[in-house]
Amino acid sequence: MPAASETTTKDRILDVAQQLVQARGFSGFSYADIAAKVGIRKASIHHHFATKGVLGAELMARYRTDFGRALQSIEKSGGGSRSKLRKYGRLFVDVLRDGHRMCLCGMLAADFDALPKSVRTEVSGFFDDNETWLTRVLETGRAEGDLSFTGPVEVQAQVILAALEGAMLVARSYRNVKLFEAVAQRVLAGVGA
Amino acid sequence: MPAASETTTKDRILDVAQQLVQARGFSGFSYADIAAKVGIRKASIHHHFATKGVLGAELMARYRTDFGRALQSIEKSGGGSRSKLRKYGRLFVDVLRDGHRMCLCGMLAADFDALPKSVRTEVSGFFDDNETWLTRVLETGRAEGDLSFTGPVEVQAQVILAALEGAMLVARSYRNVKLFEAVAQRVLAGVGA
DNA sequence: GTCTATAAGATGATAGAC
DNA sequence: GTCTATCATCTTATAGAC
Repeated sequence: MPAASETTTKDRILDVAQQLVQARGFSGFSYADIAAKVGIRKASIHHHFATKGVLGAELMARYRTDFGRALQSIEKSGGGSRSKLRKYGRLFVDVLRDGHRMCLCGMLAADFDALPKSVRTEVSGFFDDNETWLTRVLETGRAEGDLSFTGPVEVQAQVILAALEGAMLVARSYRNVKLFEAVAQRVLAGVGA
Repeated sequence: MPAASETTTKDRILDVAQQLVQARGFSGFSYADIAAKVGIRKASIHHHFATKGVLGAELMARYRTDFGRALQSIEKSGGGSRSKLRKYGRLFVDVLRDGHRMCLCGMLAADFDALPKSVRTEVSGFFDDNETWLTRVLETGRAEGDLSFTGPVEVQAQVILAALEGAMLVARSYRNVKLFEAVAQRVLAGVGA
C-alpha cells in the first residue's frame, strides 16, 4: 500500500482521465488524449486499464471513495447541520472553480446511455451516497431545530443534490462561478442553512 | 415554406439527431447513427449539414425556437403565475417521460468544452431565454401576490432552472420520473406555486 | 437531393519485444 | 511496466456520378 503522497502511474492516469471526463464527457476523450498528457503510450494505459469501461468504473469507484472521505471529514469537523451543509456545498464549488469542471458523477449521469453497465452502477451509487448523507444531516438538523423545511426529508435531499448538479451545469456554460454560489446559497437558505 | 405537418428530410435528420444527442451526448453519436435511423446515407446528411458543428448549431437554434413557442403558448394560455410555472415544469417532465431523454440544452451544457463555438452560443442563449422568462413570471407573480419568495428574482429563476436540469440528470440515471416530479413540485412549492 | 466511392485520421484494443 | 507495431473499425468529410 503506497503512501498517500506517492503517485503511481495508475493514479496519474486516473487523475488525467478524470479531468478529461469532467471537461468533455465519457465519449469526448480517448486513450490518446490521456497518453499525451501523462507522457506515456496508449498501450501502457491498456496495461493498467484493459478497456475504457474498466477505466470508467475504477474512476467512479475512486471518486466515490474520495467523496465519501470528504463527507466523513465534514462529519468529524464538528459544527451544526447548517455548517455541514455549507461545507457540502463548498465541495461542489471547489470543482467548478478548478477549471470550470463538471462534477464527475453529474457528467457521467448525462452520458448515462453511452456508459458500460459497470460505470452506470457506480453513478447511481454516488447519487445514493449523497442522498443518504444529506438525508441524515437534514433529519438531524430538523430534530435539533437547526434546520427547518416542509415535506419528506428524502425529497429535500434530492432537491439540494439536483440544484447543485444543475447549477454546475448552467454556471459552467457561462463560466460563471458566482452564479453557482448564488444558487447554492439560496437553496441552502431554503432549509435554514 | 412547408406546412407544419410536412416532414422534410432535413427535419427528419434533425429529429433523429436530437434524440441521439439527448440520449448519448454530442460526442456520443455519429453521422452513421443518424443515417441508419433515417434510412439515408452519410453523404446525404452532409448535403444538409456540412459539418457536425453546423448540425449542432441548427439543432439548438430549432430547439430554442420551439421552446420559445412553448413559453409563448403558456403565456397565452391564461391562468396565474402558479399555473404558468407548473406548465413550465411539465415541459421538462415530458422530455424525461419520452425515453428518459435529457434536456437537449442541459446535455450540451455538460458537453460544453467539446462543442464548436457556434453551438456554445446557442446553449448559453437557451439558458438566457429561460432565465428571462422565469424572471418575468416570478416578478409578475410576486407583484400580484400569487407567488412569494425572498431574495433577488434572478436568483430564484436560476434556482428553478438549475433544479429542473439537475433533477433530470439525477432522475435519468435512476430511470425514475417520479423523482423528478417530486423535486419539481417541491422547488415550485418553494415560491408558492 | 441522393447515391457510391474514397480519403485521412482517430479509436479502442492486441501481440510480442525489451 | 513500458514500448513499437499493428489491427479492424469508426469518424468526419469530400468528389463526382446519377
